[in-house]
Parts: sequence; structure tokens; C-alpha cells
Amino acid sequence: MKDFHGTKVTLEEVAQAAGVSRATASRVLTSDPRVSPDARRAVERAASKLGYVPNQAGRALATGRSDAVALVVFEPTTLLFGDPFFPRLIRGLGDVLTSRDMQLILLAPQTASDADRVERYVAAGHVDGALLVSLPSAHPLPARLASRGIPVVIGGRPTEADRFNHVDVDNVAGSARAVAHLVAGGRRTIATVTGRKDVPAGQDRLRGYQEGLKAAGLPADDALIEAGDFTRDGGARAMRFLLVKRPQLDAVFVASDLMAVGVLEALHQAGRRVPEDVAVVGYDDDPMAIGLQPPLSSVRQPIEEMGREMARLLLDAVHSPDRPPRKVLLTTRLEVRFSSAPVASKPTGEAV
Amino acid sequence: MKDFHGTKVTLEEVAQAAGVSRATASRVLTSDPRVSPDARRAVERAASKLGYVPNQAGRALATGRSDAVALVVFEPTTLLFGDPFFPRLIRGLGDVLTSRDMQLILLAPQTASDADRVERYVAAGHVDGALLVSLPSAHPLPARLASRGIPVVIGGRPTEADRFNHVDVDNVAGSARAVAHLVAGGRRTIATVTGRKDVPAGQDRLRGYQEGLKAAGLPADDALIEAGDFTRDGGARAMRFLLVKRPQLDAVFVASDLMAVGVLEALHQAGRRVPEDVAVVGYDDDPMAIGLQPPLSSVRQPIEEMGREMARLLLDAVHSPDRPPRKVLLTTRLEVRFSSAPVASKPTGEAV
DNA sequence: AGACGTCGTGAGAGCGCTCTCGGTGAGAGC
DNA sequence: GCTCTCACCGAGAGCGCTCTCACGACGTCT
Repeated sequence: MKDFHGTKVTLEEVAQAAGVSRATASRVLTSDPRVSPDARRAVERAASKLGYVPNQAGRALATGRSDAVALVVFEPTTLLFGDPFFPRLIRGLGDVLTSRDMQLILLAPQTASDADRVERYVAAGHVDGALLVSLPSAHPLPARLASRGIPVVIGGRPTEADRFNHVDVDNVAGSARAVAHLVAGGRRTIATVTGRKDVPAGQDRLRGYQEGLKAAGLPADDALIEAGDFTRDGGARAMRFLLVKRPQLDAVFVASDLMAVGVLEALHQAGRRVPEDVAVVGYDDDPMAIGLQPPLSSVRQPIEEMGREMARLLLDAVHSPDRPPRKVLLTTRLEVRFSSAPVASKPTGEAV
Repeated sequence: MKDFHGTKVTLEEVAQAAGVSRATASRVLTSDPRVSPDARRAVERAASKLGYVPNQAGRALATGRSDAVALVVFEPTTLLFGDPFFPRLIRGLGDVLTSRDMQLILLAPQTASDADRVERYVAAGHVDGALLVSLPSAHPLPARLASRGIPVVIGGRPTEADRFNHVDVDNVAGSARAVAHLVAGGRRTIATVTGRKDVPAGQDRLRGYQEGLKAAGLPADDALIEAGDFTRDGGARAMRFLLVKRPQLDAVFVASDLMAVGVLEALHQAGRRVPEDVAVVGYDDDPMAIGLQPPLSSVRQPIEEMGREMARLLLDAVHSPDRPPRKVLLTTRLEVRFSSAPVASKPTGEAV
């Protein structure tokens, strides 16, 4: 069964060993049904005896496909590896890709020249299509790839939403839901620490917050909005500003759990109790949320599902290139924990 | 300059547009010096005008090389993405790979069948060689790949150390150094929380601890050794056991920073002050070490350098396949912080 | 002036595979 | 007994590239 050679085995040799032509051997290996059981068995035995593995380059050249897709992540590697988002996304992608025997290739361009490399890499036919995530807004790459006829799927909301396949999480609805929950818990002065305003997720979560307030009939107040940057320290800083500007606030919606850690610290330092004085809801449902003091309520995104959906969209696009771009919107779920427990004094049932 | 077509451009078309033969065009693109300036210019202009990108499959088939290497990580994706080791390793690898215009392909086999996939992937010529890290001991993959004539470099200490190229960090020396530092700080009853005994790093760090004690003339005491598992909770548990078995201990050498977090928690809960009552030194110099209470002394490994060295070894092996396996041992550095400050009462200068 | 590089070039083979096309033999249908 | 499927198979083209080889055009040396 095992091979003990150092030299490459070709299909020709397998065919010879099996006593058939190269064409028949190829048919067996591509599981073409038009082969007799005898021939099939002979080829399979010869292949396994010789330790044959089809040469990827030859196959790719003949078929025009590579059976691989690229996941292009526009994020510094340090962040990439710290962020629990990616293992979940990759698991989702893997679910559908491995079932179709396709490889996932991770590319993390760090610089502008890296991005050019990625374009060349993809255009060179290394992969059959590209999945793009955390794409800076108005980045030229998707249009470039599309102009080369390469299937593309974007994770998140792209700038020109209609031109490309994309799957997004409904950040607006998720955030509005979080605010509604705070309102239902008897909170009335609800602040927010936003994400970066230059990324769609940041924008959408802010919009959701505003819509949530409006839906509850609460007044908009710009002093209740403070910009964060998706970092822990940024969250702490924003929270300190909020406490100065609006000391009477009784709840905060934070656009990411990482920032929420900073928020909790700042509240603790300021002597505010959570959730008695101030309720906090985060976003992302980071695994650490459950371990925080107090355990953090958070909006959970269906990341695995997002991965699965992205992979499906891409495979469809590879298979039928002329299909118009599609958009998939996934819904979130609010994980309620102690950090947003209702105020004890005031009755809960006022709203919702 | 920009292209505006959806169809693939071939070298033939570039050659035609430039008014030269395919051979000359190819020479330009492979930067063969034997081309006249005129022809070179013409080809370059035609290529950029048509947005030409060489087809990888064609090139690979003709050259037998793919200009890519695989980084095979035997680790669950969740751990992979949580571990600060990998971004540092990848940065180091990238340093030398990108300078040679080679791609890094990340493979993270999760199951036994995934490992088979990896073997096939590599054997199919997708990559010119493989870098293997956190390889379970006695895993068959390196031998399998080697028998196929595929260059391999292992990160860490492989089971059959002499058969394969590998680069390792001197865990023994690093651990011994940490113990020496504790001794120099006036500590005399030094415990250790080990890593997993089934991985080389765990074994070596324990050995370094033992050698450090012996070098200082301190007695070996098995009750001062408690097995951890490289997790935070495992560290806390091990520390609690140690406190029961040897309440008089005045220092702990912990085989990883993550476990050290648990150790610090357990010590805090037990009412021991760090470093006044118990000094602690960790391993890995995780970025969080500096943010702990108190800031954690830790053994820093030259991970980036390890990556660079691995890449160099692999490229050498790709270039000259018959070279015998080489071994590179890298040294560590001890980052001294407050968690291992010397005891105030006893004078420091007793040893070293 | 002839012999001998050197330089730039094109023709063409060949890398390992898939896939179309045409052919062969066995069985079904008349 | 003849044709007509139909299942199976082999020959061979061709995917896009690199690289060897041979060749013409110069320059140089004797």
C-alpha cells in the first residue's frame, strides 16, 4: 500500500501499471462513470500501490479550475489572530468548502503592495474565486477582480452594495434590538460607544442605536454618543468622556465586546455599579463576555452561518458566472446576561 | 494602463501585441537578461496594457515549481487564533518569503483525515515544501512527505531529531536561566507548573527547571513539580495543589504565561503576595504579561527569528534537495519584571 | 578574408492532465 | 443475420508556460 520512492508518479505510469490507457485512468480518477468495474479496480490498485497523487498544475491547466478559493482578510496579522471572529468564520467556510473538496487559502495583505500581490495571485488562477472580509471602504480590489471575470463575495456591507455578491449581518436591527432591551429594563438615558465611523459595521450599529431610541420614543442626544475605535482602551476613554458629559446616564450600548471591557473598567473606576447604576450591552458575543464581571450581555452574530453563506454564494458564482450579484442579510440574537439586568426600583414593564 | 476585459490574456497574445515570439516574451517575464532593450520595452508595455498575469498552472507545469510553501499547523483553529505565537512566526516567515516572492499557504489540519488531505495537497505540487509546527510527537507526516522527496522543515524538536531539518528554541537553557534568576533573587523553595508532558516544549522546560536547581545546588523535590496543561485553569489548579503540598514555597516557574495567569489568581486567592511571598516567572512573554498584576517576568522566545530561520532552511532544501538535514537552536531572553523581584529581607547576592 | 565567438531571437518540444472524438465488441431488436 | 444501440476504451489535441536548440547577424581576432 505504501510508496517508497522519491520520484514523482504520473498518470501515465499508473495507466501502464493498470494495463489501460491514460484516458481510462483519468476517468477513474475524476470518477467518470463510463468505466468498467474491472478497469476501475485495476487503476485504483495501481494508483494506491504507486502512491499516486494527481499533479495539481497539470489538472488545473487542463480544466481551467484550481479547486481552491482565497479568503482575503484586510487586517494586521496581530489583530487577525486575536479576533475570535476569524476562527468562527473559517469554521463556517470550511463546513461547505471541504464538503466540495475545495481548499481555503488565507491571504492577509498588510500593505498596498501586498494588495497588488493578492490581485496577481488570484488573477494567476491560483484560486477560482475570492472571499473578501474587513475590506476598507472604497477599496479597488473587488472591482479589479470582477473586471478580470473572477467571482467575488464580500463579507460585510461593501460601498457599492449592489455591484457585488455579499453577505452581511443586520447590524442595524441587532443594535436596535439591544436598545429596546435596555429600554424594557427600565433604562431611559442610554448612551453609546460607537465603533470606528469609517467601517460599515461601525456606522450601522450607530444607526441601529438611533433607530432603537426613536422606536422607544426617547429623545436623541448627541452628547450620549461617543466614538470608540474597537479597542479596549478606546472604550474606556469614551466611557470616561460620557460620564463627564452625561453623569446621569443609566445604560450604555457598546459597539463591540472588546470596547465593553474598557467601558466596564471605566465604570468601575468611577464607582458606578453594573447593572444597578448602569446597564451595559456589548456586541459580538466574544467568548470572554461570559467571564467578565458582571457577565456581559451581548449581540451575537451568526458568524459560522455567514461563512457558510459566503462559501455557497462563491461556489454558485464559480459555477454560473453570469448570475447577477446577490445579497444575503443574516439576523443577530441578543444574549442577555447580568450586565443588563432590569432596574429593581422602577417597574420593568413600561415599554415592550 | 488598466485592463477592461473579462477574458484571460495569454502570453501568446502579449507576444503578438509586442511583435515578438512567445519565447522572447517569456524571457522578459522571467527576467532573463538575454533580451534586447527594445524587445523588453515592447513586451513590458504590451503586458501592462493587456493586464497580463502569467498563468500559475502553466508556469508550474513547465518549471516543476509552485513558488509557494505550506505552513502546516497542528492545532485547533480556536487555539491557533488565540495564540500570539502564530502572528509572530508568520511575520518572521513572511520576512524572508516575500523577499523571494514566495507565497505562504496556511494549513491547519483538525482531524486525521485532514492530515491526509495535507499530504495529498503537498504531494500534488501545490507547494514546493512544507513547514510543520506544533507537530504531535511521532506524527507520520514528516516521514511521509520526505519519502515523496518533498522538502520539510519542522519547528520545535521532532521525535527523530536527526532525520529532519528543524529549528527549535533552547527551552532547556531558557528554563534553567529563569530558575537561576529566581535563585539570584534569594528564593530557595522553587516550584514549577509544567506544560503538557507529551509535547517536547513541556518536557524540555521541565528539564531546564531541574537543571537550574541542580546548577544552584538546590535539592530536587518531586512535590514541587505539578503538571499543567498549558491552559489558564490548569495553571490555577496546579498552583492550588502546590500550595497544599509545599506551603512554604517562595517561587514558581510556570511553563507558559497563560498558565501563569491562573497561577497568579490562585496565589491571590490564597492570600500570597507576589512577589513579596512568592516570585513568579512565566514563559513565552505573551503581550499580556506586561499588563498583569504584577507585571510578569517571562522567558521571551525569538519567534520571528525562528520563522526566518525556518524559511531559510526550507528554501535551501528546495534549492538543494540532497543537502543533509540541519538543526538550528535559538536562544531565549529573560524579561525581568516585578513578579520576580528579589526578596527584600534576605540579601540578594548569595548566588550569581 | 576567414574562423570564431557573442548576442538576440524564433521554432518547437514537452510539462501532466482532461476531454472530445471516433472506434470496437457485445447485446438488443427486427 | 442484419442493423442499431450502448457501454467502454484509446488516440490525440491542447491547456499556458518554460527552456533547449539552432540560426542569423555582428564583431573580433588571427
